[in-house]
Amino acid sequence: MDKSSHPQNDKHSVSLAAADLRLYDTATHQVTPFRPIEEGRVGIYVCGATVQSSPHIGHIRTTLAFDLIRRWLMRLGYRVTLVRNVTDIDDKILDKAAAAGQRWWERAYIYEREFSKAYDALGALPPTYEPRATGHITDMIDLIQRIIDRGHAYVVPDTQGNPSGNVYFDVPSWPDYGELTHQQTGTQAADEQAAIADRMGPSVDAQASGRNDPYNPADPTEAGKRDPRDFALWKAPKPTDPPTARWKTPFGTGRPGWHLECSAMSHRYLGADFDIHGGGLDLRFPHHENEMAQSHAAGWGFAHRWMHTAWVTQKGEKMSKSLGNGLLVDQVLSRYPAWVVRYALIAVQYRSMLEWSDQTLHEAQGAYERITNFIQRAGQVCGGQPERDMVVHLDADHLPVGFVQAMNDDVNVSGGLAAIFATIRETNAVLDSLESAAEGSSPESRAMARDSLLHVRAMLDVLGLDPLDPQWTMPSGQDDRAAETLEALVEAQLRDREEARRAKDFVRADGIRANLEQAGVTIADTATGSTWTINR
RNA sequence: GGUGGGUUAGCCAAGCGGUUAGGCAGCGGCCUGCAAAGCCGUAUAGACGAGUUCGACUCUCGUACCCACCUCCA
Repeated sequence: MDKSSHPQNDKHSVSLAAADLRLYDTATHQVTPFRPIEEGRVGIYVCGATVQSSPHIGHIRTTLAFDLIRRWLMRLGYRVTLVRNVTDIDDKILDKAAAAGQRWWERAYIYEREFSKAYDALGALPPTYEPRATGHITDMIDLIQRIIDRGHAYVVPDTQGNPSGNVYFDVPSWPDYGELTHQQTGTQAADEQAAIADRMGPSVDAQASGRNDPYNPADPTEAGKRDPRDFALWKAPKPTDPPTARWKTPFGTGRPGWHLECSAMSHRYLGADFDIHGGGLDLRFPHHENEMAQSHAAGWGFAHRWMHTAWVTQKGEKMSKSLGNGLLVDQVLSRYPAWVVRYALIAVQYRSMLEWSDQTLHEAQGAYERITNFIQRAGQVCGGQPERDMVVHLDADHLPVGFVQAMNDDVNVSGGLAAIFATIRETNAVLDSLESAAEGSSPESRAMARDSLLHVRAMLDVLGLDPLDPQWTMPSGQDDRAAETLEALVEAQLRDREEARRAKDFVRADGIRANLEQAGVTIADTATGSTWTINR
């Protein structure tokens, strides 16, 4: 990392709790203490989307998992640099764009925007940098040259003996290959075994696409590979590749290999060594194994820790496009508020499979109501909400211990939520007593409730779920004046109902309540008066 | 076949070698004009077999079943 651009003289302090953070590392299969390379700073590279079609909730789960890790690191006092790339050129984009009559960059940009919209809607903080593969061709060329110079890659010549555009990583030259996943592939024995596995039972994806998958063709350009395990750093164009998808390089004309992109971009923004490399579980092999090999072969330390997120499943099986269409982000968001969807997607630790069903959403909806009821009630009893600034800046050392311990234990969200609900339950009991007690009779209890309210909102904010975060309270397109009008109308109804209740005219009172309910406004009577919320 | 992950009550999901996880749903109370919200109490666990131990859901070994990666994949 370029130290000159990161002056160390700022008085930014890391919390004491940061010393107890433990995270899993895919490479060692262990949860180990986290120590950043550079004191007070953390660099994270997460593999982003290949923007070839619309995002589904599985994509977003991974994004939110790393958003959570990032938010916790920030709460611990770290300055976090999070890089999430966009793969905006690859076989599928080229082929699907051609099939749809689009230019390939047009298609890539359409879906890049869809992903961005989904990330924003679900409250993922924008990455520090969001590089596109096509913007880093020169970095890739430099990296390839570096690997060639070190004797770990080779250019395949064409029939005239000129560079063909195909450059492969020379796996046999790199004895450490396999250090991330220990998978053997491409060897004769492994090929035979894979063939056996194929016969025994193809995967869902394989069933869906069949053996003639146009996006996974048997690649004729692979001639010239010296070893079956060798993988492409740079690819000669296929005859169908448009002229705009070809770049001239010293190794011939072509386009980047997928694995190489991430090695080049992570180095550009995070340097030769960085703290965490993340992505979905399916990227471990071959993508991350290959990244690791080529970056190490380039002489870089590369990622010091690997973290991978598990699947969103339905009935126990990995979500994929072939399973149905109810899982696109847009479709889920048309049925449930974004807060609820975010909750559902982060309520389980990132390494656990997340079973997605109506009950998942139903429970998340229930959590929303319990949490917002508490926040509203506590605010009412305590004479107002804490400033959002206080919520955001309450550091980890001032959060409830159970929450901190859970989050420090490899981001155990379930434990963190348990701590939140425990605080809510305890404080609700205090609120019960405060509401029934005489005014000003329990200053200690009131102070306790006020602290708890702040704690609950701060813990929720770590999860990106403070309901009073402008992210959730100011949905795009909401009209302030319409809201004022609505408030005036509802308040008038409530005054009528209160009058009826005093007169013991419960038929009229309940009628007003029923009408409001039908209009989507739920009434709750408390000791201090009736409150209302809009239920969507 | 290789490499990993998993199996906890009706459902989702944690920690822990002996002492309440938490949530949803259920049951019984309290509160309330009635609701809602909230609080209190409460039942149902640890795939199967063996071993270690005073004691195992938690450690060890084995068995069964499930899932994923090994091909583009979050």
